[in-house]
Amino acid sequence: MPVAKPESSDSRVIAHVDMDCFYVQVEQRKQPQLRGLPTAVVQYNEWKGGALIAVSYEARKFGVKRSMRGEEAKEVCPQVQLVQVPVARGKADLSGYRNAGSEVVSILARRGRCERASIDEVYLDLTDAAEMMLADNPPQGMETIDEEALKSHILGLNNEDGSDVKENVRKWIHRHNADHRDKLLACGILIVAELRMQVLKETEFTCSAGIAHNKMLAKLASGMNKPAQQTVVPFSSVKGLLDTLPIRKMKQLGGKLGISLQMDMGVNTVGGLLQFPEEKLQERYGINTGTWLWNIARGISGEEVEGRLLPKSHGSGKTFPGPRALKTVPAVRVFLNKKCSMILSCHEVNVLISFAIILACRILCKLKSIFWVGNGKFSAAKTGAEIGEMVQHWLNQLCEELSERLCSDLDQNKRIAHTLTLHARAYKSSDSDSQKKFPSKSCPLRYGTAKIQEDAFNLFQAGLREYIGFYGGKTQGSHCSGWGITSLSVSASKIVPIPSGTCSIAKYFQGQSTSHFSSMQSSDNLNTEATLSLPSGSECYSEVNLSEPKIDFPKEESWIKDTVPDLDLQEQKDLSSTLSEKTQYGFIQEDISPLLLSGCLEQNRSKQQRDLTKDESQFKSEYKERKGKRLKDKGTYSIIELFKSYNPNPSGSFLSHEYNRTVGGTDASSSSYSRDEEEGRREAWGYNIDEIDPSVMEELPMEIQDEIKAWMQPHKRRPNNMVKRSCTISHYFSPSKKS
DNA sequence: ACGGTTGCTACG
DNA sequence: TCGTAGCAA
Repeated sequence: MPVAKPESSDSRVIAHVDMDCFYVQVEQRKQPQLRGLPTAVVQYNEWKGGALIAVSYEARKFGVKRSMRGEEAKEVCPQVQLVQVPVARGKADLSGYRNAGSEVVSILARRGRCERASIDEVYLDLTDAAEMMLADNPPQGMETIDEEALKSHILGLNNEDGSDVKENVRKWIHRHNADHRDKLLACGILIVAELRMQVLKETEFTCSAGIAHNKMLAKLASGMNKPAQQTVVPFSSVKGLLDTLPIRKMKQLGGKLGISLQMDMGVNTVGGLLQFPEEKLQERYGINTGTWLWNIARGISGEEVEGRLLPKSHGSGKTFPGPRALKTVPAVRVFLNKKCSMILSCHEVNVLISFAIILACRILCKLKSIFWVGNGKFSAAKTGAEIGEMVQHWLNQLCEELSERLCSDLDQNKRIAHTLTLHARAYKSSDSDSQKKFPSKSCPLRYGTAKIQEDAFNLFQAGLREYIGFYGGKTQGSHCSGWGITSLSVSASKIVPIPSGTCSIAKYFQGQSTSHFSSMQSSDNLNTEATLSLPSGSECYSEVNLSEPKIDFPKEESWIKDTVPDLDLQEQKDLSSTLSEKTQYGFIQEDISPLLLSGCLEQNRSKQQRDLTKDESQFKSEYKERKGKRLKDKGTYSIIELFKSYNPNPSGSFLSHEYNRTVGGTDASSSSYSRDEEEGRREAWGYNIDEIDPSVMEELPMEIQDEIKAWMQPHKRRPNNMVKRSCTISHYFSPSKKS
């Protein structure tokens, strides 16, 4: 899995910066009274007070460790302050930490190429900055060296007892007889010290750093002296470092591969690998891994610092460990009964409403299943539906979070994601092979919370069908009693920047490919089109908050407003989904669509008449016509004009065909409706309270009954689409669906 | 070559 | 632990 790359230069200056117990620092900044106290962040988990995921250095002194339970931590350190990870939508919410990480990145990116390696780590390529410093104002000639820099640890530097450590560092930095590489590292020391001070000043966070000639060594070094210190690996001390370094400490070797090296090869230190010829390692571990191992034994790692300030994907997930698995009837009833009593003892309106929704769903499903069972076909439908209901509830929560994050990304970074993926884990007790994998499924990502929810659930169904079908039998009925879901997650990937002006957009519509597009992430070009119609300055990408210094993004916020002054919000949604659907596999590029989308960007909302009569082919031919016209106009034609004059009926036929193929042959009617069909269904789901079996209703506490009744009122506005969702669910589990 | 899917790894 | 991420096969 690791892969070797040749070292581009052996005198790069690479830094790895790692925040100290990051989540703790974020919480301490929020609650300054916690500063200096032994503190730990726990992920809430009714069980034993949750598990610790970050521990302050004060707490570590008392023996508090990560992966202790809250209770355990209290035992070894009764005064430890436990702070919970925030919870939203019933799950851990890490957005506060993510945002704090972004603050840090935007500071660290100031002096060179910066790669966001995780929520709290970055790599920096400071080669250019160091070379520049060496040319202009080399540390050898400096009179004073920054205090923070003097506190650096320099591996291999002789610190005889009694000698002044700082003085030794000062001497090392000032050395005139050093080779070029060491001089560059000396510059790196100063630059990183400055950056770390900037981070502290602007964010109140401390961090540690490693400075070396490549990423691997920098990463190794950053962890050697924590917290709030930096460590340098001069070229000359690499061998000594690796010779004694336990092999499992090396990144990538902390798992199975490292175990195998110890067990199968008898290697216990990284230097121990030196005894094996490259071919031997390749034989045993494959070409790539073998070469990689051979290289790291010698301190060689050619990996480049990527120049990426933003994550490549977003995900939202939740696990349902053991007894809390989403499973069949009895547990569901227990769950619901518990919730009912919770509701009765809890006056919080939100909770009340959300569980009322669950219950409403359940009743609807129950109605359905009674009906199905009444037809004498699949009594199992009910069971499935109840699991599905739980799955749907959680998927809705997860998708809501994901959608929110996608909107922020679009808003702040002008990026759109193209792929939605669903992962789940399931067990089947009936099978000996109960750990069989629930397959991941993905599909094109459509923006809008409801759409993501719908698509995610369809993906789940596709996966479930495979899971059950494969290892179960022909009928769900005989096999659905012993299975459950132990984790669910949704993620969005293939995130690419959107162009920032009409020119770039125009370029799309001229049939430029997405790959062309994605290649620009590193900021160059796109400028072939810059002359089209906008002032040159606006023709670039940006990651707005986190942009590289050179890139700026004038007036981005106003672009939509300026160009789309009079599309109603809903219209824009319709329009964008239509476009996206029609163009996904067809005649124009899709990437424009989410731009228009969206409750993400506040927009004017004046009304405009729409022409819903045009069908797809009309749209297509007219589009071509206009495209030709626009081309003649050399870009002065606003693409938006094109849309405005024309708003085709968003019949989803094109998409649904393709889509259903993607998710594994779901019946077209279940995954994508035309507008008319959908309206029809909504109508059908305007349940009358009288339709509910009284016995079902009576099961519920009075309060809940009232709540449900309110929900059932036809034409009353439902706060979300949960009820409609349950229609989908019933569809899947309904016997008629299967035939 | 490319995209969907899986497995491994890391970390707060 | 759990919730995220990234990468390589």
